Amino acid sequence: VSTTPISLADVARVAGVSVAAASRALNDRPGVRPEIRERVRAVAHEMRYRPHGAARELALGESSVIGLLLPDLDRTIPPFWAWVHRHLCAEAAVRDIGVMVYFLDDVAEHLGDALIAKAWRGAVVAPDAANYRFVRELADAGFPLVLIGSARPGFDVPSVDVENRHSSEAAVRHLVDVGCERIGVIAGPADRVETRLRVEGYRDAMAAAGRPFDPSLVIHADYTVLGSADAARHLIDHAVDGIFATSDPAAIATVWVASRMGVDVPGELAIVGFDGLQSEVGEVADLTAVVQPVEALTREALRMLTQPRAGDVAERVVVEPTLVVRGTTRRSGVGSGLPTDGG
Amino acid sequence: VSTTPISLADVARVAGVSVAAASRALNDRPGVRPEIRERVRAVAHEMRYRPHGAARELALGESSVIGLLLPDLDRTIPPFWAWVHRHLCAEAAVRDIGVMVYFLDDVAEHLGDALIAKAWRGAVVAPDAANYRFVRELADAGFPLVLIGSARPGFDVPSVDVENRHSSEAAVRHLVDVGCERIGVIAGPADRVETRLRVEGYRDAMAAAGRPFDPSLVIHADYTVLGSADAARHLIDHAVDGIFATSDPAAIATVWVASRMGVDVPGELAIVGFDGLQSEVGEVADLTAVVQPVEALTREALRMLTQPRAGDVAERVVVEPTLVVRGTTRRSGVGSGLPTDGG
DNA sequence: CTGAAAGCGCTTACAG
DNA sequence: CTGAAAGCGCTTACAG
Repeated sequence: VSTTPISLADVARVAGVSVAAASRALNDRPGVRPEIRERVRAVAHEMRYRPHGAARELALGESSVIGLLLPDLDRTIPPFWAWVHRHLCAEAAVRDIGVMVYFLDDVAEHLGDALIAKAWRGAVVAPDAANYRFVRELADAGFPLVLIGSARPGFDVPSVDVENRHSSEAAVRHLVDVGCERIGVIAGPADRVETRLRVEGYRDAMAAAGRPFDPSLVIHADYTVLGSADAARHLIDHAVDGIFATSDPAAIATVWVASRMGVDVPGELAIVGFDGLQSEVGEVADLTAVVQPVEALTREALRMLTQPRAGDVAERVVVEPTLVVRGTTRRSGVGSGLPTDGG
Repeated sequence: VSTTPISLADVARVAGVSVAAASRALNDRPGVRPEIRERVRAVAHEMRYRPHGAARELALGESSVIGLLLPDLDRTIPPFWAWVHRHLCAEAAVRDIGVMVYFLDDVAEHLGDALIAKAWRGAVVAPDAANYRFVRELADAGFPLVLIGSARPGFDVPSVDVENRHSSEAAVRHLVDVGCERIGVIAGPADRVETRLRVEGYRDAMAAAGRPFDPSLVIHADYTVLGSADAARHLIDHAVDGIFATSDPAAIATVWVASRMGVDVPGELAIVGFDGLQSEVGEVADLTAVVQPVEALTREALRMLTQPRAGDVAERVVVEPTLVVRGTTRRSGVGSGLPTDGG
């Protein structure tokens, strides 16, 4: 009843070879007679040998753990980040890397500088991280950081982000194409870079369609269902027939509020979301959305972390989302005419 | 631009002391002149010294990482587990322990035995873990495991679980008290232990209220919104006026389906959920629910992991949930008469 | 191909 | 109080 009772030395002794040979055999290093290799492996398996990770890391001088620094939403993981986490874990697992999540508040409160004591190879961070002094210090100290999301001025780390402006334009154009006359937008927090870009996309689409821009139809809300619900109610009260909800929570809230208010979707109100995690009601409601390419986001982030590019300027990668048309905009007899994905 | 460029030796040299003294100074060990201690600390801070975690672990012989083994729901983290994860991280952070999440499928496919190579001190596992051979082998090998959820026969690890039966009975009794005549239940997967217990609680409450038990009002569904929506629709079609939804997804689905079908909640239909994470629509809908005491669950799990109790039989801890009454059962003029929490 | 030895960075008895 | 030394378990030049 103990964690790692048997060491490489034990295996070597039983197999009748040196620890060096045992190490080489187990790690597929050249210079071991096949017969010996097999024997060592058999013994290791038999003895249920598990290498001691810390010792290995120390000898190798390379960590096999990366961090993921997330915002804290009322003691809950925001759905989008849970989604990112899931895919990051999958990508990392393939490379035999583990992912360790820390919530920014916990780190700030409890761990402080001890963070890197964990010997991470680097960390993936959410945009919120830019607000924490200790994260900025990490960046300044040259600790490998990759941001998933829109880069902030003054927080100069490599980043991988989804294309926001044109994809938002396409989303709103889609609403126009399915016949919406009066389109409102539930925008994210006003201080976010991606909020500005998505609203610009909305303006672009409106302009291209020859529609007037009405500022009263752009409502800012935080990234919560509760906060967005008020915005949705407001827009519906102001007689919109199309809503571009620029986040998952906003889309969920819109779908829900419409349902509660007895507004027919997509008949009286068409809805396009952003992010595209089909969680909870979004799934049942069959939500049309600009879907983030999470696999690409996490794959790139991991690549940038493990193979940092040399150079003065932080690498910026932009990946393209996909407009997935589903039930909330599927009006019979109206074609979108867009390069979309039928879902 | 490097991760941990400076070592304890560097700090010691600059401070003009031995590494031993430096180590003692930094770790609050006795036997260091206060003046020296201060000097070392100042130098360490100045030089931005960060201890090398792996080296520390190796020397100490104790890991500061625990694992969390979760089920994989279509590349998404089930909300309840995201919630548990969040609190486990918070509890662990206080003790300077990190939490590493692995998804059972990833481990099974990619990592295999390499898992413990990470030198975890132990792992918290979800009930689904019992289905994986490698987890059972870990348990047999004496690797510290703690299950959050209902213990399964044949998977004999320490566990901490919420009380299921009586709390379910209280939930259904509450529906009776607010005037429900015909109460249905959306039960979880039939092979789950907690499903059986929660359904038994339902039967107990029905019997106590002198109501007949109608098996056709007990519908099993998996723990997804989509799967539960069918169950909710079925029950509403069969004229129930109260639904005990035994999981968050089931509650969300019920609230949603009721809204879509134009059923007034709580007027025509009262709803009680289970788990109690107020995410997404549950929050907006103001859901009454049996709320799991996640802080207690994670605190106990961590305690059991870090201070395993000696003895032959695996420790089993049961914590009490709270029935939180909110909007989906709040009918005017009807008192519940129960020891509840007003939210 | 094989093994003895040094070293990864840290901690802790063990002598001064 | 303080430091030289050994050791945690593993890997990798370095000699045989």
